[in-house]
Amino acid sequence: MMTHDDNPLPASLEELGIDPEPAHGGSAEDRLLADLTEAQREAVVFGDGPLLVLAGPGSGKTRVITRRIAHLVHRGVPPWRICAVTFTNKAAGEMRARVGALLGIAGPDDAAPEPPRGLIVSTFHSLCARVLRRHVDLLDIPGLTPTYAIYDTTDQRALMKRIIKNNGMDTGNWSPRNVLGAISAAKNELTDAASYAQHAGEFYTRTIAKLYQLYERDLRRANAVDFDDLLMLTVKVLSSSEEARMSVSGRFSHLLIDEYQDTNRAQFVIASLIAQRDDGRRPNICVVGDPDQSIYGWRGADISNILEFEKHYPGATTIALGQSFRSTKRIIGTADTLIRHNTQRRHKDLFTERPEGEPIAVTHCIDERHEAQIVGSWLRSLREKHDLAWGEMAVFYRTNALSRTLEDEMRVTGTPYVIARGTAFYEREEVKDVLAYLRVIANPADDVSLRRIVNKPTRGVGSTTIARVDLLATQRGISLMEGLVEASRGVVEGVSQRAANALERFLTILGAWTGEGSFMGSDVSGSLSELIERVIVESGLETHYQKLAAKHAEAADEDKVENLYEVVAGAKQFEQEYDAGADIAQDPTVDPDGNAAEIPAPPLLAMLRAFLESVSLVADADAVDPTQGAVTLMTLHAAKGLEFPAVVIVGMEEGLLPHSRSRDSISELEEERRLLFVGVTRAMDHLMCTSARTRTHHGVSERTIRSQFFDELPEEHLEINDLAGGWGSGSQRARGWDEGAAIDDNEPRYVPDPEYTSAGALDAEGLPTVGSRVRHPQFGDGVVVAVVRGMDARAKIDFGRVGVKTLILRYARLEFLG
DNA sequence: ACCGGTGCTCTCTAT
DNA sequence: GAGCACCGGT
Repeated sequence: MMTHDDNPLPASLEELGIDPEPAHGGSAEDRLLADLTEAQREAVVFGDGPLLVLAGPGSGKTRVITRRIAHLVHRGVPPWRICAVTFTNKAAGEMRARVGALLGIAGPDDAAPEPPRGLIVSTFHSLCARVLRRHVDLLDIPGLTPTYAIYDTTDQRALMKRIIKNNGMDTGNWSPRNVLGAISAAKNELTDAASYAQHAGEFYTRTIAKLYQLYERDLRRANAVDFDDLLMLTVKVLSSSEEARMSVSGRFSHLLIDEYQDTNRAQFVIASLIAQRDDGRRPNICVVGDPDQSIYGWRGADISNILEFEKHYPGATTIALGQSFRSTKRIIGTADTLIRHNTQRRHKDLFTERPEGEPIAVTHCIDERHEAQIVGSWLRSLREKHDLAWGEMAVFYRTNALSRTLEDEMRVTGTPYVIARGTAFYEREEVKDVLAYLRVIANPADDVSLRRIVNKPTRGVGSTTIARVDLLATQRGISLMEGLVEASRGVVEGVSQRAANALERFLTILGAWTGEGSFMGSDVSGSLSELIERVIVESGLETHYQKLAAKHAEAADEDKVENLYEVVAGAKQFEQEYDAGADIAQDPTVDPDGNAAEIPAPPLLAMLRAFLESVSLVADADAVDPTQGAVTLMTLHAAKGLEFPAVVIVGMEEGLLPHSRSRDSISELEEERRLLFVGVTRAMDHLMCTSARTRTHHGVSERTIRSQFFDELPEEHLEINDLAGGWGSGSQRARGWDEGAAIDDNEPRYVPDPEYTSAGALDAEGLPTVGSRVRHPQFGDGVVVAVVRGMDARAKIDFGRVGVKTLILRYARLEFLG
């Protein structure tokens, strides 16, 4: 058995390129420990065995992990035996950079210091993608090969939709979304299709079981895996193959996991399998997290992983970090008061030695546009009064839909902003098109991608032709691509000669890119970015989108052509990083002596695969970059792990935060509370929380009730501004709210937009304004509660005792009273 | 086969 | 307010 104790300890620090006694004062070890608190130091120097670090917000969690890694290396643990796992690529990148800085290994020229070679800092998903890529053949799943594609949510839905339809089922009754949700939950619990079917009793579960099995069958036919498979199949391969497990757990002697409170069952098992030791000693697993920041229960995260760590790893040491170095006393006090309302929780004292700070600005606004104005002017005032840079401010919201109004406000006022939606670029139509071509090149079995591109741009292969070929392929049990090859020869019944010719041309183009099946064979020269350029031009996508732009003359269409070339630019950058040996350094399958296994010069196909994989695993939070000098807009979920001097949390209303979907479960309500806790504790110095009295939701302007969480914040730390005219939920502290602090005269007040809320009963479009009174010949007098705009504009009207009616304005005989 | 218009439905969070 | 299915014209 190979364990690190059996290995000759390598490499003096000098050999590793690490200077053990740097010039600037003290030994390297002293320097690693110098500015740490007692508890932090304890966690950093802790020796062997399982370690749980319960780290409150801002308690120096990342610092502890990075110092601990550096300390391990100084203790003589070879860097390639250390594996650190995070949740986002950005967190992984930062951790790598910080370890590099601590160990002082200079990068090329002026580049940032690089971490020692062989040290793995990765996300769960990319670690699994690599392990799986390497060992997938050991699973012996027909159809699944190392060239597999990773299907994202959109791909999954497209596939599931077809499955449901082909089964003669109704996609309304059985929405792909819900079915996939059930399957995802099962996979997170490590329940595969076969065992799901075994335990399926009722009609509903039996149906899901059936769809699950068909879905798996089609995924394998397409040589594809979904996100959940990355984890579940890694568990499978690691637990079924000793060879696979040893390549990972035999290699690593130390495993560190960040944000452990957000791990699900699959991730828990993967961690155990990696940490497992074969010499009877306790595993060196160090997990860091905060149960109060567990916000991914809905995607299977199991808070008991962290709460019961000591049970899973007997004899584990626990260290609690409660001191915040981030937030002011008032912010910490507010967060603490809030989170104490959770009943299912392990309490830990939060405290800080930072100054008292400013009160939390609580502002109740009239509607979402007003709210956006208030937020905008608050941010501007911080810039003027406190000299904060745009990049030091962030606005958080519960749902992505809330960003629109904020964006409008930022644009109108010329405030630079970025939206932390890293995946947004790859979700654009034209970008998905290019990627679909690339995916088909890398994996011709990829059904979903092939369907997307076979007739885009249109080349005379319509839905009838595809349906014929699909039927043939299903009958013969071959892939759609193979079916297309048949059809192109003009021998498939029901496929016209015309369509066959079109297919022939399509396949010829594909063949030119792939070197006619030799697959990026030696005669296909060129780089990845050159390949992508060829694809954009030769596929006809460029011309297609150019024509579109010319036709519509809209900015959005102009951008599409540019976006195509953005993919090329992205690939160029990827090439450079890839060439820098990043892939080898990250490959966890380097042999246990730390010599990177001989890896041949990366052929184009391998690079393409790696590129597509990296694109698939981009996270929203990865897009956050404070140095851009712009206000960051993002969801509360994406905010996890970040900090900003100034933070605004908008949309604090019942149904939004806490979200309506959490209404009937205490544990879900408590997760909403933790979500707000995460938001509040991102703030270092300035914090604002807002609500709007009416909000447009699903195109309907509706009255809201302010969030119950307002009542759970400590009044003494708040500065309340009720700009919504004494609006309250009618509960708890209504009087207190109404007397809220006077409006600051410097604060621009809400200026009613005549087009939006005229003083009268109708707005410029002739639609009634919310709150205006109406008279109906039959129902009597009522108040407009909501308005639906559009072709057949409707209004929800409360007629008191008669109840709330929705009327189509075109037909309703209404008198508007103002 | 393709394209545009219309009307219906359903809206959370993410790797 | 967006995505999608359906339909009718070219």
